[in-house]
Amino acid sequence: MNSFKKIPVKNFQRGALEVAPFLLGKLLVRKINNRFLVTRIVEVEAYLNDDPASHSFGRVTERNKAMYGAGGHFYVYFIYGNYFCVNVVTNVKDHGEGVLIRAVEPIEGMEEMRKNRNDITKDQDISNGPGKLCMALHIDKKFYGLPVNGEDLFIAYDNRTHEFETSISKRIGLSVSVETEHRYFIKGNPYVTKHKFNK
DNA sequence: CGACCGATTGACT
DNA sequence: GTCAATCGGTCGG
Repeated sequence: MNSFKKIPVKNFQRGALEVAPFLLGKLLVRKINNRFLVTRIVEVEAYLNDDPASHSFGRVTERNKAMYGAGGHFYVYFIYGNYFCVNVVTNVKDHGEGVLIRAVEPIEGMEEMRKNRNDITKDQDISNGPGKLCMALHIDKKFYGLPVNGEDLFIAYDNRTHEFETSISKRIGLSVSVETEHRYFIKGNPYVTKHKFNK
């Protein structure tokens, strides 16, 4: 698999609540040393501007300014002194919205991803979490603000046909309590983060 | 410039 | 199940 159909930036310039379920089942691909690490997105969360849980809430800062750029670019942030997480910015410029990619399923290059995860033994631990998948794919701040149809990290359509059922829930790990169900995941997929919210 | 804190993870009981 | 590590971003003084 190396003829990828990258998804144009324009597809992400609509509301985060539309983009989030759209991203499920799409491919997140990382090119390293001319080889491809291919994964399938299985869990995401939408963050809006008027949302107290969103990094874009309040005002534009040095960290969140990518969320206020045009949809179709990556917003990468560093958290808990250890981890990176990656989002897709949504809507047109100045909206301050995005979709966090919370979990992916390895499709190609799984053993290389496992090495990036310190040779962890259980397959699902390679990429069942926003910090874990960034480690597995070597995603860091160098992708901050870059377009989602770029060279070394991009999102593509999956050529194969996959039936799946989408579930929703409240979001995970928030320091503020929010009742809205803005988390979307592929029901039953083993790489979805384990949580009581799962249906 | 100092203090506080987090859209997490991994180690441990 | 619980809990602490860890440090850049953010904000207050």
